[in-house]
Amino acid sequence: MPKIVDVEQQRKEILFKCFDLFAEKGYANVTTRQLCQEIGISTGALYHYFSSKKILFEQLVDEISRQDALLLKEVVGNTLEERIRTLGQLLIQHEEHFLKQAIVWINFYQHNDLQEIQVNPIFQQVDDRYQQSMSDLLEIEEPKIARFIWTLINGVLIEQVGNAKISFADQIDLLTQMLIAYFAQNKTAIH
Amino acid sequence: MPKIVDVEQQRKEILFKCFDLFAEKGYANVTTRQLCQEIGISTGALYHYFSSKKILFEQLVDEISRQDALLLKEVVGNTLEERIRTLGQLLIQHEEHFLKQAIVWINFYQHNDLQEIQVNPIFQQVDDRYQQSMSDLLEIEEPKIARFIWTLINGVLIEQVGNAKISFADQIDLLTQMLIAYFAQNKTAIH
Amino acid sequence: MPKIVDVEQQRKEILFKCFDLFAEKGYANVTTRQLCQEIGISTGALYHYFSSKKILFEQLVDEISRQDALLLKEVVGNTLEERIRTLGQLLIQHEEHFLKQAIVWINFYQHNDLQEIQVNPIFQQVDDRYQQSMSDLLEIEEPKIARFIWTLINGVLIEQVGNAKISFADQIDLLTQMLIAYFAQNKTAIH
Amino acid sequence: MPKIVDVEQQRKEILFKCFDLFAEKGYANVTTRQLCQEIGISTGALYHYFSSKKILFEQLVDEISRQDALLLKEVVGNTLEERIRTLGQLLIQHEEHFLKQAIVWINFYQHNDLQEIQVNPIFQQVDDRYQQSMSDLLEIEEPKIARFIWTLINGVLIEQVGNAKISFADQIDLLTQMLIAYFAQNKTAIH
DNA sequence: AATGAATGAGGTTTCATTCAT
DNA sequence: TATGAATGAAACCTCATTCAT
Repeated sequence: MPKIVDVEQQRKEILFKCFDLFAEKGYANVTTRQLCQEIGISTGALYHYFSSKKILFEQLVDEISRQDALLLKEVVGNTLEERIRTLGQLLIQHEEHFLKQAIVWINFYQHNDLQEIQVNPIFQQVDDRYQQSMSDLLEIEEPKIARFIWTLINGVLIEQVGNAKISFADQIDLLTQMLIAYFAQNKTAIH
Repeated sequence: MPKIVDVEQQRKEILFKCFDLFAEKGYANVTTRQLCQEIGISTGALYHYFSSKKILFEQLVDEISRQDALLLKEVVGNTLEERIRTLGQLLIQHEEHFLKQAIVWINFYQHNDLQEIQVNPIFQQVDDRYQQSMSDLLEIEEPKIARFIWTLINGVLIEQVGNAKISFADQIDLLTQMLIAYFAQNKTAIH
Repeated sequence: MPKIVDVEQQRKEILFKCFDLFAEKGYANVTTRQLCQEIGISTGALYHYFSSKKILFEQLVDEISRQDALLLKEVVGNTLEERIRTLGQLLIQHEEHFLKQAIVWINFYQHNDLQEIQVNPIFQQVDDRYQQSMSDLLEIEEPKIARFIWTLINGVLIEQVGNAKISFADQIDLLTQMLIAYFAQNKTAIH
Repeated sequence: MPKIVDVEQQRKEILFKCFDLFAEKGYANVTTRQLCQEIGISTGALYHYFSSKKILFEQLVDEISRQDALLLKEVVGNTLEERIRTLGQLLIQHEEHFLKQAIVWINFYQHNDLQEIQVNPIFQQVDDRYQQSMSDLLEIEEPKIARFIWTLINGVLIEQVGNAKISFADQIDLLTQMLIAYFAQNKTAIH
């Protein structure tokens, strides 16, 4: 028998440690050596789990999006307005996490050639997962609207990344109000 | 004496050619060699005009933001609603340009260490310029709101980058409606 | 006690599977991991049987040369000419095997530092074995001649490796004729 | 104007220095770092001239084969027998060079996947060049025969590489005799 | 005897930048 | 001014081998 290691567990732990590093410095600015050093494994071990830095990164994005989907499931509420407010609170509560997610997501855009990204199945899958989460939690059937809301949230997140002029909470509050105002005027879109 | 004009002219032409390249492939994925080859100058010449790739990039972002400020000045209208609609039309009309601007802006985020960016004077300056443009054209005095709108626009732009699931025009339309709904409910913010 | 047989058996089976792999891709282009995967054993097991990739390789070359010696013993004939023709037929009959042997032999040359190979006892032993085979089967006492013939055969084999411009059979036929012509003129060398 | 360098000249000088190194240690056993150090250039410079180690190697093989073709042009003689003897003398005279060529040629076989080599245009070109040289200098019209002779010569060269049991001169002498004996019996093949 | 996760030195290659001309 | 050959640190990755289990 080999060394007793829960491979899947180890894989995820590496991923989570990378999440922090990539979010802090950016994918391109973290070398595999640094990665290994900070994680506390050898380069060989890293490549034992992930066949390339790029693959590791894709699996990271995938993993995080799954986590996010679970997190977002916590949003509940009887009315759309309530659910929007709860979503806002959730985002603020997990500000750090969602900020990191946004950075990593942007890194993902950047690293792949922009033509390449559109045919990347991981990208599509993750992208759909976020849209689905929004549809589910807000109970919005119109996919355009669900996607649009996630677009706006991402905009706010990205704005925060390099920029502390307005607090995240303030921007999310504004967004919440705006969404509520919009849906108040467009009852047909509401369930 | 007249040479100075040529130098400045040449500098800007290089910048504009780089704009396209960076927008297409991303800052990190374009080497100086490629850059020079596409532009049609030698590496030596490039370094004559710009002391480093990073400096070139910063000047590019600066230059584009100045252009954008001019473009955005074209937005006029008697009421806030009218101005918002005109802004939407302007963005759709210059879709390609604003998309490229968004990509380059994201590249800027990415390239700099995230701590570093907050102390980068060019970044601050450009960032303020966009906020100012929004304040001016929409005639919104509350800087938070002005900045917030630009944040949302950037969110929509970035969403478009690697992703053609909803057309830019559709997303901008939604944003326009949302903003109008919001301001209709918050008259105090309007002039 | 009976285990010893199994071990030896297993050792040889590994060797034969490696023969195919090395012949197909070349020693340097097959990693131990690939080797183990194709063979269906773990790296640990491989290192249980062979203390290094190099040792495995040497033992492979040794094993194959023993096999070849047995194969070549089948050549018989009353006259030198007859024996030469029979040798030619044997080579053509076992074309694939001898081709693989030639590739592996070349790999052996390549892998060792060229100075190192001359002091490698396995190399010397195998080399002598082929020479001896030629001496025996053709009943040529002059070692120079025996060795020379094997040299030419190897030349033909190697030529075949990456190159299908002339069929192996054609080249062996030519060689056969040439040898017969030569010995017809040099009766003293014949028995 | 750039540093004044005869690029083509420099390219060839690098190639010739590599020839010695590869012949001495084998392609796989020379690292690019070693290569650069021995040549006296930086890794960057090497990659300025050759886009990869493999490409460098292919161009080396190509260049050497061109050289060889020129060398082999020196063989002249009124009869086929005379030309064969002169060829033998030339080979012995340039023993070191042809040995190195043989090593490099074998390295070339080894480095490429064996399937790959058959579609490598450089390989085909070089291969044909040697065959053409043999056709030309011996004035043999039958391509099979010309190729076959080069095959045998290569066999002798390769035998020499790791193996000093018979001198090169002796083996070449034997080959010369054998060829003469063969052609004496097959007048139709002679011009 | 067997497993396969882990090691880490070292390989090839890249690329912003410099500098002789 | 302009050229492009040259630099070299550092990037990603490989792979024979080890060793805890």
